[in-house]
Amino acid sequence: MIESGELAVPPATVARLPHYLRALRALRALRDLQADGVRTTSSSELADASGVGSAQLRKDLSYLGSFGTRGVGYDVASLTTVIAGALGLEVTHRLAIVGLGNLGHALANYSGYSKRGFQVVALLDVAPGIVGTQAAGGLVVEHADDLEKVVERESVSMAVLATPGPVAQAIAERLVSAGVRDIPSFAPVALQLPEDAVVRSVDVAGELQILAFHAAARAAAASAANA
Amino acid sequence: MIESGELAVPPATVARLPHYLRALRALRALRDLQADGVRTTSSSELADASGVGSAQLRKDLSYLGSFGTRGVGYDVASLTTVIAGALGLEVTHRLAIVGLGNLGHALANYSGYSKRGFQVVALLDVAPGIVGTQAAGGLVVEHADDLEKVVERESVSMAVLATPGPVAQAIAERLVSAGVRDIPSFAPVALQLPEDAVVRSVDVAGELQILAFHAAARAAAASAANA
DNA sequence: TAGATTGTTAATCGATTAACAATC
DNA sequence: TAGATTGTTAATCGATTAACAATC
Repeated sequence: MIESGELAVPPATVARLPHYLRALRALRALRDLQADGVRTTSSSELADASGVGSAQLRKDLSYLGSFGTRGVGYDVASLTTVIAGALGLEVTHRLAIVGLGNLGHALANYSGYSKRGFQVVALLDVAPGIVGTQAAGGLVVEHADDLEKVVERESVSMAVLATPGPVAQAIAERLVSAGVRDIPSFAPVALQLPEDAVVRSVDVAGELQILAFHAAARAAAASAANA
Repeated sequence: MIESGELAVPPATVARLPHYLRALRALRALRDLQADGVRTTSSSELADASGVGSAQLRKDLSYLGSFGTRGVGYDVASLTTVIAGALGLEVTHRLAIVGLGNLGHALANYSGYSKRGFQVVALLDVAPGIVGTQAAGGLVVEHADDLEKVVERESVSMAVLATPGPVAQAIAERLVSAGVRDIPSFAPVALQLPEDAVVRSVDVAGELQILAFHAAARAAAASAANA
């Protein structure tokens, strides 16, 4: 359970809240298009749009409170507000991106941050050819040596790790010392950090390998069927 | 459980195999550097390097078979082979990337595929300014209208979805019809596909929002402590 | 033999699902 | 009132962890 004020929300539920938020926004766009006055949704409609079961959706929402009307459903707009609020998206999170290789650049150029409650306020790297250049949104890439200074100056609250694996651990430690506790990491290493730091690792190569396992399983099943 | 030939491996275990593989390779590099003749590792060393507990590592390995020596540990090289084999990485998986925006480009330019058992064989998009241009590895971007043709010609076995959300569902359906069953998706939608398709969704914005939840929880705890 | 470390068992814990009473 | 749909309970299922016998 993750305690948040009065609330205790299981991690698996927290991980699904963004899906619900996304589905709700899509649903709202749809409702606006249809302009038929319907402003509500049901747990089964929202669950379908989110890719989960309706029982799971209702159970997840129950950890946040009670927002529906029996026999009617949920008001799309107000449920959106509830979930966005639970996710802490009413404040704008100030983001630094560390490491501007392929992926770092793509992340820096992503345009959907502001709509989702985030703002990129700093870019950091060490390569002489990159430091000092202007990247996305007019930000100038600063040297990672100045990490602490930049975190302080820009009130960075989250930092995306997009460095090569070998330097990720050292950078992560400096981030945590500088007060940055929330770290989305694309570096292919298991970071060892103090308990109060929260790391979410995204491993693209790992995802491909998981799919490769399924492909191999399918191949094995097919050849067994042929034998 | 995911049946693979004789094996039945729980999904949670499958998802960790890439971590073990990564840690084993790092360990092997370390061993080569030290050149002290040690060629083994223990479940606790490997677990630490993978960011899991040693009991969990041993349990996970037990689903694949029995590869260690009691009192000694695991041979790094042969355990690497076992896990790579279980993941189906002895065959090269032929990858198409659909959608060459920010993220698609970054994925196309990623250089680590071959080392991990993958090869990018096709790039697809619809934008007139992008189709026909040369991107990573000398590949020419082809039009997504020709998706079925390209899948067939290049024997594509996996396709990375990096398109905008609204077109992802249609593209995914065409991929599955064309015989592509394994789909890593970066599109922010819940894809509705037949059972035999396997989709792994990577949602960067969602990861940030999960961290935002933790930040909000921390803030709530801090203000409670001050009251 | 003594020490180390695996592979497995059994207990615990957490997540999912089905079912339904409450209630609009 | 009848029909619909929530919020919650209880059952099931799966994943994690600790402990230890087996064995090098």
